[in-house]
Amino acid sequence: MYRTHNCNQLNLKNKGENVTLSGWVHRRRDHGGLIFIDLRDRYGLTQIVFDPTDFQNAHQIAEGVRSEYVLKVQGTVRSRLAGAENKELATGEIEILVEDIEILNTALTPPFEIDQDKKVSEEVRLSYRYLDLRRERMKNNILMRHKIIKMIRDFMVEKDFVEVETPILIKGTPEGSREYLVPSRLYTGDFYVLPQSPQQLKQLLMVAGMDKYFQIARCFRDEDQRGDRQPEFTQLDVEMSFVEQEDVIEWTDQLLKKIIAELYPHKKMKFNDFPRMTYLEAMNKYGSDKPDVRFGLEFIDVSEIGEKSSFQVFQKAVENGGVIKAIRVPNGADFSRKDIDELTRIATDNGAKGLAYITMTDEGPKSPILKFLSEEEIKIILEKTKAQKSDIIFFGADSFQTVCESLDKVRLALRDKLELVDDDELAFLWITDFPMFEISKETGELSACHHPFTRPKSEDIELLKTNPVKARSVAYDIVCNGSEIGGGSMRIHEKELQAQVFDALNITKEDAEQRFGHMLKAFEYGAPPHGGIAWGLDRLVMILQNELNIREVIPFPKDQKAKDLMLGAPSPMPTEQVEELGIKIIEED
RNA sequence: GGAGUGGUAGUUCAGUUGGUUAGAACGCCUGCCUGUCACGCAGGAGGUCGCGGGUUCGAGUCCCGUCCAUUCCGCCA
Repeated sequence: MYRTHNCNQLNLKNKGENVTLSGWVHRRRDHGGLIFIDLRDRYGLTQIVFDPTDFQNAHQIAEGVRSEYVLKVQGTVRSRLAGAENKELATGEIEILVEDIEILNTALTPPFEIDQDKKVSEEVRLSYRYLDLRRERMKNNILMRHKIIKMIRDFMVEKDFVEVETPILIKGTPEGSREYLVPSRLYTGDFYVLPQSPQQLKQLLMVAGMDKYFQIARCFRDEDQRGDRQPEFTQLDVEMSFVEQEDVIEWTDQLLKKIIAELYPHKKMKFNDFPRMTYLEAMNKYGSDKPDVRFGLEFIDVSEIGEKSSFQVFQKAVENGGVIKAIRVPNGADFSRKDIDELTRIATDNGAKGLAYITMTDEGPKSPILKFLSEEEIKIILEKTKAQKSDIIFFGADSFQTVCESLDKVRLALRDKLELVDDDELAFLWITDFPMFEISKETGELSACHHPFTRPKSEDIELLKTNPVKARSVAYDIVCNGSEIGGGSMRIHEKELQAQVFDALNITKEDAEQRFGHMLKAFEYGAPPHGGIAWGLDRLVMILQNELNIREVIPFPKDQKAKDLMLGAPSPMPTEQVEELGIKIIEED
């Protein structure tokens, strides 16, 4: 038998018991006579003591023990000496006087210190991920991830959802993100793709009458990485029949609140009821469809001063159909030249031509642009922004899109600079009424914002023909602290409406048939009204664990270049195996 | 594909104007130490300064190229 207890289990109640523990050597303190070892397993730490006076043999073996050796020890639980208790440990009141020790395995000196939470480069950590995962922080992240997923499963089952596994080898649809291709051996030249999400399959499950479906689904996207993006990631994928947007939102709110209340009771909720905001409202107030609403600094529209302004920047922006927006920063008047330069750089890096500002000094407003503004204009600005003494007001004047993109980044920079947010506060909100379509920057063509099965708002169906860019969809995102953690929509279940959307997207009948034929066919056999949502689970766990990088909550992630440093994937394959697939490798110069 | 930052001991970093034998902390090894818990004390080992080229009497330091890591932009329905 390897153990009678784990390393987090024993306390004064076990005093006098003879126990066996197994685990890793976390730390070793050799006093020449006594040797103390903190023995570690997944559950915790227990101090074991080797005393040469009574157990010379065990003590002698312990002298040769090193960090991360795997031990089995047998001995007696005893209370620690008065004053020598360790209040940090669950087992801090006791220790094991070891009578017998067995070295189950030795260990090389690890490339980094497992018992310390010190900075180590990601390259080293990922190469030795199995050691990195021994560290407290990573272990915690993985365990909390497990608890969250467990809670989700329990909740879903209780609410009558059915967990269904959808296939990983599916059919490619040239739409959306780049897919991972899997060559077919039996049909050389043809490919499966890995799912970017089980979107189509879950809709087909609704046609199948599954009514309420969920899956902890692995998804794949062959795009470049980011701090919050991995080539494979996990979604909580959900689809429901005979529901409306309200039903999905209500259910999501319940589950999120349960997770926070039960697993993160120390976190503060900014809103007990998650507020709703339309896409347009979010863009107008925050310049973003995933605003961080833990702090203010909302945009204030002052476009009305533009038309007749003698300040060309303002005048031109409005004349060209753009907007002027202001951010008032309370007590920002003491920003240094360097501060303002930095913010200006952030604005210009994100498309703005500059960052005009007015500081509210004791002598009144002061600014390089003041001389261009009439008294009337200044009055309007001060009134609209409710400017107070010692504030600073920043301006963005350009096209709506440019103002949104640049001032959004300025606003977030102000958040970090002024430390306006609390890491343990969570501000969830819903963004609704997303546009149906967007105009591609590359091709100038209309494309679906979400996916082509997204349902338009019924009052906007007419717009599909007349002015599709203005059409809104029944699509919604759940946002937390400036991150999109989930998104979904009501879907189209009627053939005619689907045809109208394809028309708007300029997808011909033949095209639609070739790409989505299986969906269209299925929808003709009595598709129920349905809709759903998908949560980015990794991202949610990341936020809840106060991590800044999604890799910290994924046990075996890929690096920035989509490599697995530990396994060494991707890797070349034997020529025969590649040729069998009808594939020839073209060497690049 | 583009931009920024970085690459020096096992790890995290410092390294002045280009100048003697490239340093620190932690880790590692040896010895001492019977109440520590980031134990302590003494000693020691450990370096192709990412790689290639150039400038120079002399390069970790300057220049050019290249590779790698990371962050951001593009991309991510």
